[in-house]
Amino acid sequence: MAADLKNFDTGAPEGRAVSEATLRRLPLYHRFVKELAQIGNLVVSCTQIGAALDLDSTQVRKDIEATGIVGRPRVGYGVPDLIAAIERFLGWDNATDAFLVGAGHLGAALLGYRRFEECGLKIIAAFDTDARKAGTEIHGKKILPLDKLPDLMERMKIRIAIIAVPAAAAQGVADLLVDGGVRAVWNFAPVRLALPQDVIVHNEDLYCSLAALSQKLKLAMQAEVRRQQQQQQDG
Amino acid sequence: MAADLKNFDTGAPEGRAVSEATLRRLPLYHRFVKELAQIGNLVVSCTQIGAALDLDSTQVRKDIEATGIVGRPRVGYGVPDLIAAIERFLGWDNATDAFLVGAGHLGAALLGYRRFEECGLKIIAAFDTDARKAGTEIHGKKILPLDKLPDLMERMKIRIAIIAVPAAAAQGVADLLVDGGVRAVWNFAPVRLALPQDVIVHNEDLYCSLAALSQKLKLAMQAEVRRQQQQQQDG
DNA sequence: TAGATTGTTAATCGATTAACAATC
DNA sequence: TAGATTGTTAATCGATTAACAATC
Repeated sequence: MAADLKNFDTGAPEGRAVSEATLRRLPLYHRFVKELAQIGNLVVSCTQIGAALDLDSTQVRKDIEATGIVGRPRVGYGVPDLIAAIERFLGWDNATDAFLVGAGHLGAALLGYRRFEECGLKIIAAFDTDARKAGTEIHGKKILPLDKLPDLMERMKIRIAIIAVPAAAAQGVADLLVDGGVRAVWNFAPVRLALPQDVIVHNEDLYCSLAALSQKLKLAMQAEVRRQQQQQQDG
Repeated sequence: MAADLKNFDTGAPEGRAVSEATLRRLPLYHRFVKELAQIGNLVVSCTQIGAALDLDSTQVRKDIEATGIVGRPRVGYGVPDLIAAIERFLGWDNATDAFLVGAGHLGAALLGYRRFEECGLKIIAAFDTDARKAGTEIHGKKILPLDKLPDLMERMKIRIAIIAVPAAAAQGVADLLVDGGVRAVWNFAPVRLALPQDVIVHNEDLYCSLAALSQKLKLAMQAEVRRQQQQQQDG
């Protein structure tokens, strides 16, 4: 059991907790710097990253600092070093096996994100209650009946799971996953799951995202109306 | 043109900008309170909402305050009033017609979110470059060839669009949408789009979300290893 | 009335931004 | 050297949390 976990212990000191905002920006830097690597750039500065992503360069530097990498004044960071540092910090340097539950359109879409494997997430199988789907494959990944999940989870020591089932089914799936010893859940169902405190959850609730967009659009439209009314008065 | 926009101008004073965090929590309250409405509850307090969603009741109150609703001490808020206040504040009270671009698995999944219409977003058509998809329907929504988008967008005065195409195609689609006069873009492609400043963008970048989950899992695993090593020393 | 809850103001906390020294 | 950039410390800003008066 301890041997099974040892590859998580890099011995490195970069285990500090860091703000969610920083964690969400690091993949942007990672992506941009990987593009630089492809065109052969060897170094990159925070100024450059900030300009490319329309972010303050000080913020970029603070974020990058969190990965523990040390740069060189006047030069910047080595491109391969920075890529490695971000990957190591995020835990993307060795992929964790994951199960996906729910092989509908959303589940199928998630199976199609090939880069997930480069980002520490290796989906090795998907599950669905629909017996007709069992045995088929999507994007080269096997779809299995849900009742095989408990046994397989135990045997394969799965620690991370993605829930892509309808809202009404999500809690039941979550319970199954908890029984199987899940440690982290990426939940795409629009419900708040009841889970033990030590299980990490990340909710991808599109209604919450939509709210932000909706309100901003509403404000913009109201402002536009006011502008037009002003013009009518003036004209 | 002005007449076309007038339903956005409610005349109400609830046009204040509010933090993204608040905007993302309001849909949770909305969902919970709608459930209460269904079982016939007439009033609800922040304490109750906070307990149900595992949030601080003061925070719930502050968020709800932003909607402009006035509650009654000792009682709480009227359930229908609160639902209406949240919907009005978010602009969910009258749905905006939207186009979806990209009818792959992800696009199909998004067409299946029936509740979007109750949340101010009415997807009226989807577009795809794949000629074989044109003319078909997914979840009752027509799939049209992408080259029809500019004309239709103009004619239907579409202001909001969802991008669900591969990363490489996203900027091209975005340009097309901007030409068509788009005001808000919900971008599911993992790229940062170059858009005019006055176009509202909301990026649903799963790699950014994954980073947060990955790092938390990594930290939890490291902590577990340390615990086990400690136990071995002790034992 | 007593007590729960809202509304509002103040305190705390943390993230972002600014300033500046160190370095190559 | 001059100047750009990192590393680090301080200032600012805003969100969360706490405190408390008002109210029914």
